[in-house]
Amino acid sequence: MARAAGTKGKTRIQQEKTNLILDAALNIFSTYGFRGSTIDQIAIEAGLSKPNILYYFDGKETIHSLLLSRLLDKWLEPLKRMQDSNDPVTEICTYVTRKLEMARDYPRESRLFANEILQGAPRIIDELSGPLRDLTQHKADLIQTWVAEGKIAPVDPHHLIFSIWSTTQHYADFDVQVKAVLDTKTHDRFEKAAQHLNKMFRALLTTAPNS
Amino acid sequence: MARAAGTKGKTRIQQEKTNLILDAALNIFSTYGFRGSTIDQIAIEAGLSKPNILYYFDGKETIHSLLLSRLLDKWLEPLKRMQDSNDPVTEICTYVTRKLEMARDYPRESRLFANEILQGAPRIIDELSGPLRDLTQHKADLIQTWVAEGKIAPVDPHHLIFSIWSTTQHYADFDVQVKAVLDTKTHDRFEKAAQHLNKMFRALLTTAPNS
DNA sequence: AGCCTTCCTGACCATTCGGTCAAGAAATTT
DNA sequence: AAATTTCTTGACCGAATGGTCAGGAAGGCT
Repeated sequence: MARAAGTKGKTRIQQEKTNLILDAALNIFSTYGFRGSTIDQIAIEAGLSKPNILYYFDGKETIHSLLLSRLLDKWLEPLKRMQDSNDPVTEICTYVTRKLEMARDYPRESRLFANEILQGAPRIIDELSGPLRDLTQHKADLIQTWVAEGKIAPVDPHHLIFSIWSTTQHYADFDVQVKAVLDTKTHDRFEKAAQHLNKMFRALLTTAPNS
Repeated sequence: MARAAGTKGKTRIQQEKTNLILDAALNIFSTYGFRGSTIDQIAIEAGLSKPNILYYFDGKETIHSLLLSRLLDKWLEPLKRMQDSNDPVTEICTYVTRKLEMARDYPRESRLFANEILQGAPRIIDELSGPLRDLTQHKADLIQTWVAEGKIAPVDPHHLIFSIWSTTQHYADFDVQVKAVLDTKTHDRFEKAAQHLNKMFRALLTTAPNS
């Protein structure tokens, strides 16, 4: 049983239904976490019956894993795009901006990821220790050369990257809190955040080396 | 049934057992989230039987709520301690340091909180919109006066606070990822983080106003 | 020791949840 | 339009889970 192995389910109906299910599952999983979500919830969200969900996917675990693996590609793309440049400060700030835009445009993905990490990353620990670690190390090396060449202020590359991840994803993962604290002035929170983060990282990267 | 209303359960046994249960529950809830945790798990973690847990607490929900409400006091304390000073930059950096120390020393509390926020803060949204919002507004006003007096560089107070929360809590909530990325050099991650964050926020707050 | 209160647990219950299956309804192909 | 494949679902199952309860064990007090 259970059709639709790859993204390309053959028939039209398979395409439509798998997309429908994955979208509904993303809504549910990102809101309630893996254990907190039920197939029934996903079925209702998708407007299908539970056995119909199970007709297209082997089980709850399979849907979740598929969402996670799809996510990682999209998630790492902005970091991959950060490359050597004559203006490293702008290069890094562009990365910050792109990451913030992802938090704004793909909050569900951000929360799905956060949920998984928070609970020990049982399903993607290998991805973290492998591809993510390698990519991060590679970009950390790049940042280190910028420091060595005096193009940016001395900074710990890894912790700089952590700061970028945490500050930007905060606006997706902790959105409820952000909105509660900002109260009425929430409409332009992403613009304000962009300005603030740009200022912060620019300040960090252009400070005189004697701090 | 169900003894132990307040923190001060009368008898010795009540004191010991409620503390034992709450500690075990914090372990479980912070790791698996509310829905992902079972009373059985908590019972095993505490070395007690399930009915024994239910003897001291009305139910799963009650334990979780109690942990959350206790948490908030401790959580806001560092921010409360930030007050007017002749050296606002150091005052803010001290807050950053304290917050990072809390992430290091109380990662379970941080993750419990993060889990709750991530899933829409259903149980503490009132706390966020009330006390948390008020306190944050109060401290934002304080920061604003420092800006107006030219004691620190112009900065959006709310988003500054968000940056402090996100960067520091990242080392608790995303610890698995941090360790996976840093691989072998994880032993001094909190010292390195402290240095990095101190440098970053100091740079932000001492930058010339023309950025 | 005897009495009373507190503490503890095995057995049990109702509900929820992930998942199966047989059989019928739609599509698609021939 | 008949045959074949794909799609859909009501009914069902076993396991897990939150919670209850009666009765017994342990602790404390006089």
